Amino acid sequence: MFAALGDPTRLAIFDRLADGKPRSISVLSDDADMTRQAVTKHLRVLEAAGLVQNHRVGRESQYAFCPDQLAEARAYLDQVAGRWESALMRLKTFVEDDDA
Amino acid sequence: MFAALGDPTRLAIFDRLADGKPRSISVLSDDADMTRQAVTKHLRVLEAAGLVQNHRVGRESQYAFCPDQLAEARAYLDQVAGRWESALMRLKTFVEDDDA
DNA sequence: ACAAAACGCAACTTTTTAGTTGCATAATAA
DNA sequence: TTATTATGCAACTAAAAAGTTGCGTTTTGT
Repeated sequence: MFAALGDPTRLAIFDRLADGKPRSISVLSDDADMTRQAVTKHLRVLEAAGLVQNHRVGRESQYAFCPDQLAEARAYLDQVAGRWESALMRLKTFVEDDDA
Repeated sequence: MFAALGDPTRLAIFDRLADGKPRSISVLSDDADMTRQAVTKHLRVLEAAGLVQNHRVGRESQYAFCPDQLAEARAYLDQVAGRWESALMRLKTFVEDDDA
């Protein structure tokens, strides 16, 4: 998941889709300075990571933001931050005890 | 930054250091099923991303958790989630207006 | 003093990832 | 119907990342 967001192109796409509007591959390819096929690959990676969803409508395939994995990523980072905080607390307590 | 956490080995190291205790390269290498040099490289990547800090003590180089970039990552994901939420709101409002 | 522990540097190989090109197919618009 | 748009598949190239090996240096323990 972090790996999926690790690429600047993919992060840009992900960021762009965060407004909720689904976009087709060609639309997303227009701004990117690379081939449509390259963008397609990136979208597949994002999809595999569960960050975007795809459904075909007519001749075009629309990619849309998918919030589930985002929530999970946030939860994980919160958990790490939590562990770090309690580690700080323990250190503080230890120093104070040592002081007394 | 996401790229730095994108590698499973690095994520494991980062996660492990979240308890606040600094660890030397060799200690971190013991569990990893790869060379000390490989671990060293990963640590450099984490350090370059600002996720860990390094300082040499005696003959060993200790790597410690660094919370700054973690906070930034959380802030970014929060912001994205926020944009997504307001997009949902707008959609809801639109539908309701359409209903009326 | 000397052996061992902990590391750094550099060259190298291997594996993945990023990106391109060419061609074929399905859907749409005129 | 016919040209165009939007896409998919597959083979390919190029570049970056992951990992190893060999060797040298500094620090520590005995």
